[in-house]
Amino acid sequence: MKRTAMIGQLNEKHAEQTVTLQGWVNRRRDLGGLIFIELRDRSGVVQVQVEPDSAAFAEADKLRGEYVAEIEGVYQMRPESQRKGGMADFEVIASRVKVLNAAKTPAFELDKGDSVSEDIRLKFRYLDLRRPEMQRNLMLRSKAVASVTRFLDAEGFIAVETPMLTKSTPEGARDFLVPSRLNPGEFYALPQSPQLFKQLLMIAGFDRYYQLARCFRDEDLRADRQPDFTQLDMELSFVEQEDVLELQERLLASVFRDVLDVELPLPFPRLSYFEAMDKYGSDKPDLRFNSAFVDVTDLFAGAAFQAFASAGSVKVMAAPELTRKQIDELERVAKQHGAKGLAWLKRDGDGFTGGISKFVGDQAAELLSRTGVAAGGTLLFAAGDWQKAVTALGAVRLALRDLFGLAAGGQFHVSWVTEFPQLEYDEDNARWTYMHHPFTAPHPDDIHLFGTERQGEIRAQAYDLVLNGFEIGGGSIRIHDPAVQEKMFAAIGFTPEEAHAQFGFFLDALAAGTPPHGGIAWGFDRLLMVMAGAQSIREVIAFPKNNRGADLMALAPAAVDAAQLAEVGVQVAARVESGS
RNA sequence: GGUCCGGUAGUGUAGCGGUUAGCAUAUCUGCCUGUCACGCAGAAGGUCGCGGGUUCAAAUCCCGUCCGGACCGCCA
Repeated sequence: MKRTAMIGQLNEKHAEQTVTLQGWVNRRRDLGGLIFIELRDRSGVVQVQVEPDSAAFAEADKLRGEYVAEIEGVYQMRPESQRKGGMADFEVIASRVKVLNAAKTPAFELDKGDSVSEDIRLKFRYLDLRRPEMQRNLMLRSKAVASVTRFLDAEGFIAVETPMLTKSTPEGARDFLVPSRLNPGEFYALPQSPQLFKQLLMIAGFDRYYQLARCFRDEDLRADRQPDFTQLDMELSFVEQEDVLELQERLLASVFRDVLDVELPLPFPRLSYFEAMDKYGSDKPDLRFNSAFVDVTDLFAGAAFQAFASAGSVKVMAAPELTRKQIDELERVAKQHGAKGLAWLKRDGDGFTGGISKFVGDQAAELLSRTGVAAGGTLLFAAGDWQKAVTALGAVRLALRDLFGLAAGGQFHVSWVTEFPQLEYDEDNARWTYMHHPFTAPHPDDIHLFGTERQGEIRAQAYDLVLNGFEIGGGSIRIHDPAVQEKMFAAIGFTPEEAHAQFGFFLDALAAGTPPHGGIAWGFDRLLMVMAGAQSIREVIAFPKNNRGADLMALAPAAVDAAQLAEVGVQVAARVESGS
C-alpha cells in the first residue's frame, strides 16, 4: 500500500510534505485550466489542486464523481486569501494522479442522501454507506462495541457464544424456522434471545456472561424493530436486583462517556410500572419533558358530564394553546390508541371555553389549581378504564412532544421502570400470561399470591431501561427454585407435563444446583439509534431490511428452486388468492 | 389483519380534467487558472408504478392492484 496517511489524519505536521492519498472523488471542480478535486475516505475530505502544466493533469481530467483515485502531492497551506479555517487552510498540490477505478454515475447524489427516499438508499446501500453520516453511525456503533467489551471484560464477564440453530418454543414471538435436511420434517428455530442458554451458563458456573447476540423475531416491523437484531446480553450469578441495576448504570455511563463524551447523571431515576403508566401513559415514558397527567376522577364522579361521571379513571394533561385542527389530530391519535374521544378545554381567564366547557363550571377552579394550565393553554382529557385512559393520553402526550418539539435539543434522559406485574390477564384468550417471560422471579413477599384471585398483584423482579422514550433494555432476576418455577408455569396454565415437554432440559438443569441469578439484555440497535440521534434503527445497521422484512439490495427473501426444497424436505403450499 | 401518507426524467420535486409534462440537480459537450454546492452556454434524458373505468379528452377523477413509509394489532 502506497498510502501515507488517512485524509482525516492530515494536519499541520504534514505541511510541505509529499503525501500519497487514496480514496473516492467526492466532487470535481473543473475551472478549465485548473482542476480541483475533493478526495474522500472514511476519515475525511481534502481538496486537491491539479495545475495545467502538471504531469497529473491529463489523468485528473478523467476523474468523475465516485471514481477511486490515488493522489500524490505536497500538502501545504492554501494561498492566504483562500484559507477557510482549520484543515480547510490546507490542500494538496498534485504531482501524480492515478485512476484506481472508474465508477458508473451514482444512482443518487451522495451529499443529498438525507433527502433521497429510503428504498433507493437501501437498494444502493454500498453507496449510501459511503456518506459521512452513515460512516459516522457505524463507527459510533463500533466504538460502543469496544466500550462495552472493555468494561465487561474488566468487570470479569466472560463472552460466550450460544447457538443460532436452536429449538422452537411456543411462547413469545413467532419463530423463524430452519428446516433440517438431516432430520426431514423437523425444524430448528432461530433464537428470539439466548435466554435459556445464558441461564444454563449460570447453572454451569460461569458466574458472569455477556454476548453481543443476534436475535430473530418473526413479527411485523417498525422504525425501531428489525427481524434480526442485536442484543447486548448479560447474566450474573449471586446477585440481587440492586446489583444488576448498579452495574448497568456504570456500564451505560461508561459507554456514553467513551462514545459521545457525555456524562450521564447517576443513579438513574426509577419509577414503578404503575407510576409510569399513571403519570405518563407508557411503560417507557419519555422523561425529557414533563407533561405528567393529573387525576381528576374524583372531580367528575357523579357530575353532569356523563362520559366522565361513571368513568373508572379521568386523566388530564396541560398542553399549550392548540388550534382546532391540532386538537382534531390529537383526537385521532387518542382514538387510534383506544380512546372513545379526546375531551378538551381552553383556559380563558380563570375559566374555560370550548370543548366540554359547559360541563365544568363547578370544577373550573379545582382544574386550574391542579393542572396549573397557562393562560390560553389547553387541557386534554381521557376517560375510561384506567389502562385505556392512560394509554390513550400517553399517545397524545407523545404527539404533543412531536408537535411542539418538547424534547428537542439532543439531550438524553435515562430511567428505570421497575415493579412490573408478574402476570397479566389475556382478555382474548381468557387466561393469565407472563408479562416479561416465564423465568422471571416474583417478588419474594408476593409468592403466596400464586393461584389466588390476587395473582395479578404479584410484583416481578423485572426492570426496563428507558432512554428518551425507548425501551433500550429489559431484564429480571430469574427463578432459581424449581418449586417457584412450577408455580409460575401453573399460573400461566402449563400442566407439569406441558412444561416438561417444552422446557424439560431446562427444568432438569434448574434442579441441578442453580445459583441465584439475574441479568438484562440491551436492544443494542435501539440504543445506538438514540445515541446517533437517528429516527430509525435502520440508520445504525449496515444492511437493514425494510418494513416488510425485505433486503432491497440483496433481494431477500426470495424463492428457491424445487431441488433445494426437496433436499430439506419442504413443500410450498399453493398460494391462496384472497378475495372472490 | 387494519388506519393514514406517498409513487411524475438518474435523484429531489411542481403540475391535480385540455401544458410541447415545468423546475432544480446529476449526466454529456463546449468555454473558463483559486474554485470550494465553481460559473456560463448548449444537449440528451419521462410507459406520470401497473391494470381497469368515467370522459370528446386522464399524470390529474373513480375502482382495483403493486411498491415505499409511519402507526394500531403483534413484538415474553
